[in-house]
Amino acid sequence: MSKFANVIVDISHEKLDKTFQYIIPKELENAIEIGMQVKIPFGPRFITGYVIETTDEAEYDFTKLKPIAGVVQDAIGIESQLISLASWIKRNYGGTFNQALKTVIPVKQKQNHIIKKILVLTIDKQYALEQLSIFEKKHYTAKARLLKELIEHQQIEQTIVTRKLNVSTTVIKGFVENGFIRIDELTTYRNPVSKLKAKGYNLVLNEDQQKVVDTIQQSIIKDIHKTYLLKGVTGSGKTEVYMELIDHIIKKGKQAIVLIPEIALTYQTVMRFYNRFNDKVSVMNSKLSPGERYDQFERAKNGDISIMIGPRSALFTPFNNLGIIIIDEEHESSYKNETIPKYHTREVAIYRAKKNNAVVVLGSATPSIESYYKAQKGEFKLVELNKRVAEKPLPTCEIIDLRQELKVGNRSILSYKLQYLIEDRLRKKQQIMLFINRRGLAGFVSCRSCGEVIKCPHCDVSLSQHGNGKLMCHYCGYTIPMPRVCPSCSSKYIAGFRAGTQKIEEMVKKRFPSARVLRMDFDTTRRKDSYEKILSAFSNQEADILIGTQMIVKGHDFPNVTLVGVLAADLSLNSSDFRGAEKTFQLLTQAAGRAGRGEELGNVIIQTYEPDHYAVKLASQQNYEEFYEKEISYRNLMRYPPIWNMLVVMCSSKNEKVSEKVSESISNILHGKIVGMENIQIIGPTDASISKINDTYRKVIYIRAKYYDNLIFLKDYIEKYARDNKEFSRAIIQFDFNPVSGF
DNA sequence: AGCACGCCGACT
DNA sequence: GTCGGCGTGCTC
Repeated sequence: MSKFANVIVDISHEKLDKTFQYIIPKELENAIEIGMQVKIPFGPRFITGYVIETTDEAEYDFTKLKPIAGVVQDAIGIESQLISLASWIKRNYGGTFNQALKTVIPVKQKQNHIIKKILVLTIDKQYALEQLSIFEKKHYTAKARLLKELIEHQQIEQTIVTRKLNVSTTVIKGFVENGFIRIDELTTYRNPVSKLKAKGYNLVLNEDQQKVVDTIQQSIIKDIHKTYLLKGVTGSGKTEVYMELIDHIIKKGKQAIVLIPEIALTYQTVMRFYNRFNDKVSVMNSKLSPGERYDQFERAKNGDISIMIGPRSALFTPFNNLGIIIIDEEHESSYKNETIPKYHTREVAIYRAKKNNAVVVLGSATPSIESYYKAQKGEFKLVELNKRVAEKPLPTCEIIDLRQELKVGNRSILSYKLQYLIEDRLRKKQQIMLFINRRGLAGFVSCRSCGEVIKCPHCDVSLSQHGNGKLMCHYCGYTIPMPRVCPSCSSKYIAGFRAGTQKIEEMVKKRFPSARVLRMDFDTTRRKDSYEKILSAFSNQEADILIGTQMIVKGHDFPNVTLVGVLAADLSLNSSDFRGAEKTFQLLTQAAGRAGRGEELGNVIIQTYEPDHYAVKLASQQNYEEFYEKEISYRNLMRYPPIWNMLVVMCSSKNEKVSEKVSESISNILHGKIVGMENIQIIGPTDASISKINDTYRKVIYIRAKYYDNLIFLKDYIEKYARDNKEFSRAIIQFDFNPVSGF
């Protein structure tokens, strides 16, 4: 039993955004748990706070510590649940407590924007003027300032009073006591989907779907926590299954969270849920203002809604009787948080569900290797939907060897076969999607004379060519006009190398002048709603060809698309990323799934320099199981996740020497620490794959271990060491467990 | 956030 | 001197 408790004070103010330590009295020793609400002495008074951590050592001057006064009994509320979730996140993924708390309760710091305190004058003008003259006579300057303003405006926001008028709360309190003013609190709620009109629905599940529902139903009926992996080919009707399960959950008086990658969170998707569940549904996305987000969470807490749909962060919706968490497209890398704490949504969801006896359903056509591995081991239960709804056949898929194309003299980015098929589809008035992998295709600029590549002065990456003749850094936004001559050798033979989406658009337009072409990438979707606009334009057949990156292959149905071309399939294969093959396989499978969603049969062309790579080959055959077998044996051989676990320790500093020194000493400390430990391995330090971003130098150390707990142990040790040793304070140390990208 | 402390101008 | 407004800083 721990002796001390770290408590966060239950007041929403930035100044109090830290923990205070208290002694746990003997009689409460067994009662104190993380997340629990407690009564504590705070200065001269008593307030309530939340226990976020318990320790055995005092981290503060022991003589100044006070004991916890008592626990607030009925407080197993949602706040407590979320705080203990934050605690778990901190433990498993590193970072500070505040960082963990902020990811779980994004509400706290923004609260004052929503609850507006308004001071209203409650005495008549005559009396007010009398008082004003008294204050002025007595030189009560602050009181006079405030009263004068109130006479003029009748009511003023408290923040304006304290900031602009420079009147402290002491004065305001005095006014309230004298009965001069009243404080009104203003709260506003908005529902982002309320504008939509529900159309109703009619739905009959097919046999396969019903079977899946029945299986998962068993856990729902018994209220037992279990994780299901729903593997369903594209177009097999996973969403209908989700909705049926949610329906059961709601009928039990419980709530549901549906997680969807931001990129697939479109109007159509939301509408499907809205049609069925009406205003029980709410949606979150990154476009909501912090205030609107807060509103949505408030509504969830009050029981106004029962279903929350959204990306990653919707997982923390404060439902207090959560029954199911659905993670659609569970293999998506966006489920990994890219800022500290670098948690994985899937893992946190499973933990939260376990605490609530809730069911988790992971859905994907191409499950992550992690999840499928767990399903194989029996940790998850695998359920499958193998047939496309209405029994539509899968498209035929052909691999084109680009080396062969070059041999027969085709220097175009489009193979002869693809060109032929495009012509054919244009003639038939059917639509075409051309997909390129952005990675490595950003279109950097180099000199053909001396080979110089134009790089960002702040980051260790090359600049990319953008529209209107500019070069831009994708990491820090640094932009320069396209130089006319090589900055190194002054040669004028300087040009963009390889093709980005823009370049391909130009080439396609040149080759097929009559075709109407739409392009979708980072540039064209920057404006709000433009993403939906482009997709709906294409879906209304206002264009024949859609060219784009990743984003065009994620979950959109275009029935008239009968040809999908993948222009360079292997670009994500040759990165340092151990997940390269997995990502390639997933992307190709998804892209292929876009063809032939309507009446007509579809064709898929995959162009590649590595036609024999198993990821490319098996994706073209839509053979997930064999891909999994190959991939898992590779991971096993290399001791990569999910067989072993991996921790990346990144050490960064504006000063290159500091990052080198600190990473060296961390490595040394680690080596000392693992003596006698088995199944563990330390690699590095080395440069991160991007060794400099925004003038910050980045070094990494990789630790591979069979057991996750060993990695947590090492993380805790480094964190503690960094706190206790000044030499480390000049560098930033962060952790990434089982990374998904960019290390 | 809310409370005590202490500074400084105004007055018995 | 002392009374009281008003800003400041601290709370384990």
